[in-house]
Amino acid sequence: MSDRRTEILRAATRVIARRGVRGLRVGELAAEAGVSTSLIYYHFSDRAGLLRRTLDFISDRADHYTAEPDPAPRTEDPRADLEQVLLLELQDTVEVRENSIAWGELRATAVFEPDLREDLARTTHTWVHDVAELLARADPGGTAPAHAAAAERLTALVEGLSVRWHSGSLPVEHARLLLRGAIGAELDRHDPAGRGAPAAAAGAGSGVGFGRS
Amino acid sequence: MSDRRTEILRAATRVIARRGVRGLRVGELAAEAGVSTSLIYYHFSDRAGLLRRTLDFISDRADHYTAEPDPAPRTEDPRADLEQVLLLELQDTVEVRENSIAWGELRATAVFEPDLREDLARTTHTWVHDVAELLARADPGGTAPAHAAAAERLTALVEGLSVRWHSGSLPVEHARLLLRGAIGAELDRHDPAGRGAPAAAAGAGSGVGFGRS
DNA sequence: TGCACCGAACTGAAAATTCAGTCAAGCATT
DNA sequence: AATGCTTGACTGAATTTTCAGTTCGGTGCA
Repeated sequence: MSDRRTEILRAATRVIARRGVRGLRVGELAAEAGVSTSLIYYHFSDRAGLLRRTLDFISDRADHYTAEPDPAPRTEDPRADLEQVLLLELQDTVEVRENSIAWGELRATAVFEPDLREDLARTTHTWVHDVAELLARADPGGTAPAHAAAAERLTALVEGLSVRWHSGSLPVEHARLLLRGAIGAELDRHDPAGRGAPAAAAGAGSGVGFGRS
Repeated sequence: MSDRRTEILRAATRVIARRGVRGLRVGELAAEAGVSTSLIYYHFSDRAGLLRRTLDFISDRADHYTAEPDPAPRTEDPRADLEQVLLLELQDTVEVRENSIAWGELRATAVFEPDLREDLARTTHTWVHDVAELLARADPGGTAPAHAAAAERLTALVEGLSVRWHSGSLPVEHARLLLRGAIGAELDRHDPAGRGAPAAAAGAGSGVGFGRS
């Protein structure tokens, strides 16, 4: 855990959060990690390999991220738990910002590198799944497909708000407000005519899949 | 409109949609546009200048994109108009895909390049504004701040769904379904307790602003 | 004549990648 | 307990690759 190799991965995450995946210079990473450039090639075959491992590392961390608060805030106020988990991503602290930016980079990079997609889709899927469970707790009346769809919407929204935040189009506090509003819209929906109903909207499958471009 | 210079910008957009901003090689762009490398330096001072113009070009196009269907589908069924405009971005055609990917790149790049942020925020703002107007038409009962907030949510969601689509985490058709569902959630909301109400959520300002990281 | 353009050779710098070799910890020998 | 052998972690200094950007002679054309 505290070996040199992992330290390099940690440093790589930091550098990526600062410069972006494609802005990462092996030399700069070496400096950041306080090791020699060659050590990086010793541990990882080449830049591409390093990147692959780092992105694994990032999505792993993103997993635990969501998984961590599981034992703590459950069963009291389900809606508050839900807000808690989602708003976690819109927190202006070094750690969250780093992770969030790195995750965004992972997303953006995957658009041009098909290799990353599978991992990414898997991590996304578990995140959506976790949120869907929280939704089910907060809204026991709804159907499972409806919860799945709402979870996909809310998590996608979090990602959308995050980039806007990090790209300077939206202050964090406002993003938080908007997200809370969205949770409200999803939970307080009692559509009278059944138009665009969640059950219908979720008919096509269980959620995350692999699309053809 | 059909001069060489604009053709280069169009080609640049195509290349960016294929390789990303940081993956754009001046040589490759020249090949794509069918011109010589030197011509690019003839028209644009350097790579950075080229990029600046191209990104202007992209956000301009994104503007007209939304503005274009204005004359056509107005005043009959406001809700359908709204769906129309938003769903436009989740259309699996070369043109839309190119533009959408390029826009996403612009977003992602802006995270690490503060120069781009102002332009980006401006374009985002007009988009949000347009959608807010459509929302007002579709839901005359609501307040302006509520519409503004809903518009920010829906447009951010579109961006979130788009990256997921392009990064292979979500098939387009499913993304479209989800978006329709979100529109439903925003329009059919009649929250009983006023919790997380749109009016409250929009209290902090008129919408898009410039956040400090 | 001057503008838009080609094309190919070239420079320079920034990166990535390689490599020969050091250092220290183990570990079996005698 | 000194000896030599091995192995993994690590370094510094090359070497190689990749690009942006330049230069210049030349072409068609209004």
